[in-house]
Amino acid sequence: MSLRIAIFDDNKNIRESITMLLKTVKEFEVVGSFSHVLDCVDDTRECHPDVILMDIEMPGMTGIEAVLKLKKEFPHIQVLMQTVFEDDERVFDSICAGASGYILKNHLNVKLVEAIREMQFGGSPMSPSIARKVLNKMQSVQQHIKPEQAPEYNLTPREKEVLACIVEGLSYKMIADKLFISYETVRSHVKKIYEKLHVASLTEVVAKAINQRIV
Amino acid sequence: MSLRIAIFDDNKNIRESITMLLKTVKEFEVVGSFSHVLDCVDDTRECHPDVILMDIEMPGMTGIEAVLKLKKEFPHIQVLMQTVFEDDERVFDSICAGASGYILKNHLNVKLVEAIREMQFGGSPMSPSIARKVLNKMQSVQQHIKPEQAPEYNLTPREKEVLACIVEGLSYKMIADKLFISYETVRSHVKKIYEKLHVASLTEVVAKAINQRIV
DNA sequence: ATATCATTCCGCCAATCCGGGCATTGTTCA
DNA sequence: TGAACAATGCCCGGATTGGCGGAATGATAT
Repeated sequence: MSLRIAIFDDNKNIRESITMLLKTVKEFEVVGSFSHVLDCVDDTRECHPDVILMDIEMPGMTGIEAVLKLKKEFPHIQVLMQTVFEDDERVFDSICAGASGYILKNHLNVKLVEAIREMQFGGSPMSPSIARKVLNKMQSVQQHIKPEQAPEYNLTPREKEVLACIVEGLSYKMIADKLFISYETVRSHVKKIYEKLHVASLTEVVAKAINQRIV
Repeated sequence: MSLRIAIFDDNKNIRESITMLLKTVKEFEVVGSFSHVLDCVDDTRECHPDVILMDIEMPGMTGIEAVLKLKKEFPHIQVLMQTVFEDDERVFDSICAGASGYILKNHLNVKLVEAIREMQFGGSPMSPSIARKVLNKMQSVQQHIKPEQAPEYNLTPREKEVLACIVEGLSYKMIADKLFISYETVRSHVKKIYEKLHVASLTEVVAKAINQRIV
């Protein structure tokens, strides 16, 4: 079975040379080639590609916005970003928009076919410098998220349930109804939670629970 | 100039076969080969490698902890993780620990030399499935960070102050003291906050404030 | 100059929460 | 076979919050 590929790039020469290149691979089929992304969703619906090659710099709408729209409409399609730029913003925005790969144009001829194959088999081809950027970003982002590693409060399952209800904003009475226990029992659990979290009011519980993701 | 490489892997056969493989490349030099990471910092200090190949599964200390220690001590050294596992936890933990690359062992022979070279030139070699995981993670993480653009509640400055106090867990009385206003005034502000946030209890206020970063 | 709104303040009553203590049942583990 | 603990339940009294309404000041805007 052949792999259907669509190309979005405002540079005609590039589109043609990519098409040439892809034609040398017999299981690849170029089913669309567009100079702008203004109608990308419609274009894509018509030629229903499996893979889209997307240039970042294009008139009217940027490739990043296009990816966002396309992935929303066709989540199964794999999008490979191609660009001459490698500034962090664009790279991360593309990734967040849903791109499955990101290669620099100077690697294009050499790596393109390989990259497409890799994507096809569940990979995410990235030019080396891009990959490095991504890893670095991951490291810094995680550091902001993780350090909140729960100091471990030894809450029992039931206590966690009650806690969850509290965070939702339920009153003791409502929690009692929801969990099919008495009001007093809820109170007992809450008292335990107070002890374990070293707090003394519902608001502190909620703040602590959310900030430390005990939720 | 040659590239100095150290290997950490509890499997002797693997260490030897990797060493063999690397010897076929003339600019590579294996300067250390260790079966455990208990003394990894000392070992590394002695053989001062440019690149470290690190197995994840090892007795005593996991490769992930080792990376953490090593990068703290020798931030310039590039660490390439090698593993048979590709469960998300380990992958992300390794990355956060400071690994510069992550390849699966079944790709080892074929890709190892290439991966080391890639790292040397500022890349971050990853096996395709790993790269995909990383991108997916980036996407989900960013989504949790970005979309929190406040739905805008038109809180006045004073109301925000009060809100901040509430989130800290202060009672009305404490807030009154802190802001040098009366208890009743605090209550008035809180009432307004309730209206504007469409909630009806302090716990909901705290939850909403934190989750939507109005704090 | 009139309206709007932020900020400050007051009172009342009902609802809810907090802190203390105590009791029962069942499970788990040493 | 006790000890420890989770889970359930109850009572009291005092503290705090929630919902209702009202009001004065000053700034800003129309």
